Amino acid sequence: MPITSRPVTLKDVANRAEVSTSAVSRTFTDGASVSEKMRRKVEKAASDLGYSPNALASSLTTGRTKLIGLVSNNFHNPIFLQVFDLFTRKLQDKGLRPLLMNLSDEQDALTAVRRLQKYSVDGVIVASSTLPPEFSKAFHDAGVPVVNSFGRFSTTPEVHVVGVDNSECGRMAGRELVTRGYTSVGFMGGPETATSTQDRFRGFSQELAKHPDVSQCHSFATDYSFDAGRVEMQRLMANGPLADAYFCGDDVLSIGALSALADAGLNIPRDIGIIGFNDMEMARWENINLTTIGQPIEQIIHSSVELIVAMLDDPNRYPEVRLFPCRMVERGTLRAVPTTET
Amino acid sequence: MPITSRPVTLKDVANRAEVSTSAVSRTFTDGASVSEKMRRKVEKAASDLGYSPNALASSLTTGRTKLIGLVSNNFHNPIFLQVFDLFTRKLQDKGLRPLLMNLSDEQDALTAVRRLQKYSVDGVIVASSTLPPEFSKAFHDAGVPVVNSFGRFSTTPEVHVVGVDNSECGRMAGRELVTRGYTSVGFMGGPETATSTQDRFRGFSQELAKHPDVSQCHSFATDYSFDAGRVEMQRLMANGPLADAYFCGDDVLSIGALSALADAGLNIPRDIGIIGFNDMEMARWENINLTTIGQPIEQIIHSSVELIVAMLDDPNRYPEVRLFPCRMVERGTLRAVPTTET
DNA sequence: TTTCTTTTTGCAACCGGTTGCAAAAAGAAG
DNA sequence: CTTCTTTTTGCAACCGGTTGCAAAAAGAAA
Repeated sequence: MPITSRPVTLKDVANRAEVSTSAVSRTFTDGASVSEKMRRKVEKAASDLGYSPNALASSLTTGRTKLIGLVSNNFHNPIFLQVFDLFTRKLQDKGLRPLLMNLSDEQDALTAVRRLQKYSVDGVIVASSTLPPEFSKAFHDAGVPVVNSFGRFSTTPEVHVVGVDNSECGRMAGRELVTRGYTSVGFMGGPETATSTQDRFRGFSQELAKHPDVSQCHSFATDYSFDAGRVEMQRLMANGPLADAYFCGDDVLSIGALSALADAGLNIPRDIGIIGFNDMEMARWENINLTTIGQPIEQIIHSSVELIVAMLDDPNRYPEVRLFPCRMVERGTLRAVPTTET
Repeated sequence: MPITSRPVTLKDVANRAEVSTSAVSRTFTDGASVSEKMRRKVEKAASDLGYSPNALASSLTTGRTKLIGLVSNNFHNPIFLQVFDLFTRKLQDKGLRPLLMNLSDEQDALTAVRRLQKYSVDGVIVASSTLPPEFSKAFHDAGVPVVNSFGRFSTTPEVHVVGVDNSECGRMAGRELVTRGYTSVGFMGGPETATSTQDRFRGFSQELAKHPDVSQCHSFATDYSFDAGRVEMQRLMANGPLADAYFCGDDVLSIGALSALADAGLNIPRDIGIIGFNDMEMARWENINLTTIGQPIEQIIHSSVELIVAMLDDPNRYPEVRLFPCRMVERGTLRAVPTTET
């Protein structure tokens, strides 16, 4: 039973192979000039000793750590399981390691920047649909490459943004409800401070404004969670007549709302229509079966990782916005499109 | 607009304060001997320059990185949202940073060890109820402090284990079903290779063996997921008469099973009883309302972090098993306890 | 004020690698 | 076999800090 022995260093390998430390270092650096004979000698010694280069030590001279800060504050939304799974895999595939930062107890941007800078992360991915653009900008200003995934885009971006056009999604939802013949519709958003809620609401509202015959109302839940959706829908029911259909700012909110409606004995979609957003895994569970608008999560994440990798090579890369289209996912919580009489 | 300027180093501060580098270093090391006057001088210079020590550089000499590897392969189970949230918070509170490792594309233990060792993590938390104990042991053997959370415990542990006694949980489920008067019960597990499934099954089966009047059967889903649960329940229905009640190895499996049963027009709990495991957030959603056995996740995680912190001070700490009791969470998917006739 | 203790400070080596530079070795050309 | 060119190798400085040790400064005792 080997007592925690000192890890093998470059020097140990150099001694055993009877070569200089530079030779060993070069063998493990691709693109460096080493003869075949030398390489074999070093590799033999290294594998005899079980040597593996210390990433931290090398990062000290190269200035590269291959550490990517992954910061988020959405740890309560089930969609983030997929998000984390994909991010960690794609980063791993590129030889990068995610350093996780949980911002749920909302610290301010500067603290976050400091904390990650201490570890000299090569870049940061801000994965959040609620944090304002200024947050990502703080990293940018500190000279840390940053990509804001699922964030609000700007037509004059200062940092890379990858995601969807949330106001277009709002319009899409509005259009869908109108098409289905609803005449009184509501928007039930997440927290009013979340950029995604604001944008979806704006789009929804704009679209509805084109149809003066359809009345609209809106309200906001305290956060993106089942409970918040449920509570908000209960409040709406207590406060007077409901709209015919609601666009909820997130699936998990929709599911909460559905549960409140079911408790009240209402039938979905007969009495009330609900359309969600995200198309998270649970939306297609048969006992939920939620009609929703899906965003292409995998593509967004793939693209985000690609972008951060590109930034490593060129930190001053011109900022860019990458938008992906959302798509309707029809399931069982909206009534059918009325057939036109002939 | 400041062009990505070279970060401020210890030396810069030393120059500006006109003191030695050691003085600066000591000011930022607690427990070091520095006079008040010196400290003020250094702190002034540091804040003028916006200096913050480079964690990686210091780790080179101190041998401590404050990086904790967080490895898991359960990225598809919603329970892991809570798990990640809690781990990241509690680690952050202790001044530690989680380095995430996704093992979903099951790599072998040695690769995982190597990868994390490259970053000189101070310790590793293996958070998984499916990986075998040998996995955690690989870290231990490599001299890396490790805690296996949610893992299988042994009475002769070689590594720290924090979690629940899964076979006791199985017994608890069995006892509950018997108490409720079910006379034909089934176990529907996760993947047969998962230690948690094996243990829960063993306990369940042992308990039922005490009641020869109750018949038992068992089967395994391909993984811990909604789809797997649904598919498995459909298979059971197709293959002949169902048992009266099922203990599912995980909530998400239960929910899949419930959906299959609902589709078949069966009423829960009138026709079939279901009891799950984990008490994940969704289990209490009103449209699911699953009776289940809950494990005290927060306590487990709190204790795991405490333990890894203790290991940092004493890497050879004697291995220990910490078990927490599970508890029944009664909701709506089991029939009532039969009232005894008087 | 002098002498002895205790505290504070700086020097310099070190942590585990990388890399520019020049010397050494190998290969090509004459 | 020379001479010139190209490749391979080692030396030594450096990355950004930490720390043992001894010298310097400050404080206490006489």
